[in-house]
Amino acid sequence: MKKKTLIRDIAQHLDVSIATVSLVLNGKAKENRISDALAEKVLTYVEEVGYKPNQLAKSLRTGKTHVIGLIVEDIANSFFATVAGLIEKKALERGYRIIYCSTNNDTAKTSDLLTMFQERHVDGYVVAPPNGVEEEIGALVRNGKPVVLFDRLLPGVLANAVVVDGAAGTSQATRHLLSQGFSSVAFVTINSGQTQMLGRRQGYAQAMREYGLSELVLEVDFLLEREQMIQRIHEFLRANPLCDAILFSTNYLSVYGLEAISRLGLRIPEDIAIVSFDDSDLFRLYSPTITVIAQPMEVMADNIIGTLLTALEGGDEKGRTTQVQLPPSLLIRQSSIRRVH
Amino acid sequence: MKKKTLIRDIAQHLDVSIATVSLVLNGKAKENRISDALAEKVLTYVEEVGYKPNQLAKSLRTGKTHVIGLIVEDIANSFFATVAGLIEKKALERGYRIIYCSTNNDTAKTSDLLTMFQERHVDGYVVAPPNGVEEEIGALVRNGKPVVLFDRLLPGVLANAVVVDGAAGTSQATRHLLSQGFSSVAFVTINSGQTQMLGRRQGYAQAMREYGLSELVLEVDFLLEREQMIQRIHEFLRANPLCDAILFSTNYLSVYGLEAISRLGLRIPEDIAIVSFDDSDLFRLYSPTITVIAQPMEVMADNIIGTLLTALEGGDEKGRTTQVQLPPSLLIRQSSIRRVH
DNA sequence: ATGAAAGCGCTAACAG
DNA sequence: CTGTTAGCGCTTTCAT
Repeated sequence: MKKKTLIRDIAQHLDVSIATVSLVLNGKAKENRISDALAEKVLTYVEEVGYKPNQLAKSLRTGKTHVIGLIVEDIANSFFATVAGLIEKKALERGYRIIYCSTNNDTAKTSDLLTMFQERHVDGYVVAPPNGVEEEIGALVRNGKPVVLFDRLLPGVLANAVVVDGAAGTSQATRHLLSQGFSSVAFVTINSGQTQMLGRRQGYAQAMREYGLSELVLEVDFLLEREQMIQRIHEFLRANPLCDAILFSTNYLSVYGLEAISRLGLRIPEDIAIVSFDDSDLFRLYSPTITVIAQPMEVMADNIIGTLLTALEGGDEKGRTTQVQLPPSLLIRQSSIRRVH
Repeated sequence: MKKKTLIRDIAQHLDVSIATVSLVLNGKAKENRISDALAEKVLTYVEEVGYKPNQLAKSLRTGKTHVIGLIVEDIANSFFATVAGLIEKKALERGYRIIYCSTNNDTAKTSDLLTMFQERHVDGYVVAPPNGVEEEIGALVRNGKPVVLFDRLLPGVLANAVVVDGAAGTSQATRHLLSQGFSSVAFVTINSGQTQMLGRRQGYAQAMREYGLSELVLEVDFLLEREQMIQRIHEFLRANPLCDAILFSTNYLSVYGLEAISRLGLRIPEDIAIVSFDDSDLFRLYSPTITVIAQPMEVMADNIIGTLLTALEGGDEKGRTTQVQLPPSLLIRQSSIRRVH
């Protein structure tokens, strides 16, 4: 076990003071009028012995950890995994590390996570919040902590946020289905009450209203297990034989829906047309290919990191809140195209 | 901005010493013969004001951070995302947090990541290492840091590891294809040189040898972009029209393969049979459903965390290395079943 | 049973 | 231009 080199060791070796070394290392040589020659000498030696300051001590002293806490709904979900991957990459480029955790939409767990992040003194928070953490997030924001919400908003909390205009996406998708001649378009969603889900539902409702049609909505309980969700959709399809198109509010519901449809032996799009929220390999490659409302993940990640870093580094812009709403894009594929027999 | 409560504050308020509070908080009241009554009083007050010790200070003092560094190849890949999710969950249950990063198989990036983790004093490491970090990982192990490798081994490095017997998986899959009557089974893999890939290839080679058949292997350069990989597979299929079955060594190659097959207008399994490594929604739902060699992810995660915690907490078992090799399971679906016309 | 005090390693204000 | 020094908040030994 090799002995850790300390700042003291390097100061001793070079016969200068600890302060000098610290100043040089933190780029404050100039403003403290330390000679270039000396600064150079310090840097060279530090490099030579591979000295790395103890970040814990540094953080304890400065109060900055250069760690960002990232809270997503489920890291195993392709949407969140992709966004998390992009955020990680971009944060790393700017010198920040990520600690992430999944909430699984569990309010209590999220609360705990938020507490942990505070204990660990993360510099900033990126959160896709479940309902019920308005208090905690609100407190964070009030205390001036850099926070960026994404994917969904928290009613009653004014915080930085990067979301997608789900209503625009679903209304466009619904109109697309109706214009293809499908007449009974159902909307399958989750009863989580989260803002992005409400928005998506509103977009559907509005388009149906425009066409003078009544809504046909299945709301699945978000606490159900996979198999139970498939069952619900299965039952719904059997109970509504006239339904000839379904718009799913989120990626995993579509996956369950495909499963249910396949069990019923229905053909897509002949018997039933499909549109999903979120794109993925599965939807691109499924046979038939699935029409989706795709979220601009790269742009989202850029905005999230951009907003967070501004809050993190631009201490002057106090009390300024940035909210960004990005447009999704409808990628029309085979699953929603009317086939003439 | 509410003032942070310190241990000093609570000691002052209760009119006891800081040490007493600290001892009680760390469950060392008994062994220091602190009266139950006092201990109780401290706990109650701490609870009341919601005091949380500063983890940075604590870590600086104790040298433990209760953070595990997790390095995967790509968090956006469903295999790694799922394993990461499971590891996170299990670690959390045991009081550990996860910092994760993706390597994208970049040796230099991984080196940096490892350095960062050391600077941040993570308590343990879980790594799916790219080749080229044998030095760094070896140094970690020699210095007694708890390390668990997974998915692949590092040649020449004796470290704890949890891997899957890929050779068993691919040989079984190859035999399955051959016994179905497919005669020209190709193996599509990546030239990364990683042990898991070598193992998978060996399993294929062995099964082919058993049947007295010669190998047909496509090795795609692991640095290529998605579209280029698809192109390679596309070319390969055109150049080998007699090939009637393909075994893909990893999930994303299969996805690219499906893309290439679909562009060529080939039917599965009539024109070409398919088996993939790794299971996913896509393979379960694809039409036809895709036969896969599934890795036992839950068991892997259990073993990884179990091994790491043993190394972390059982300081006595010095120098003990645990290597676990888990069996995969062949899930036979439609894509590899011979259809009689 | 309890308190005083010595650090963990680093930063930065201040005094030369 | 450089050195001294006072902490950041906590743990833990040792003396009482």
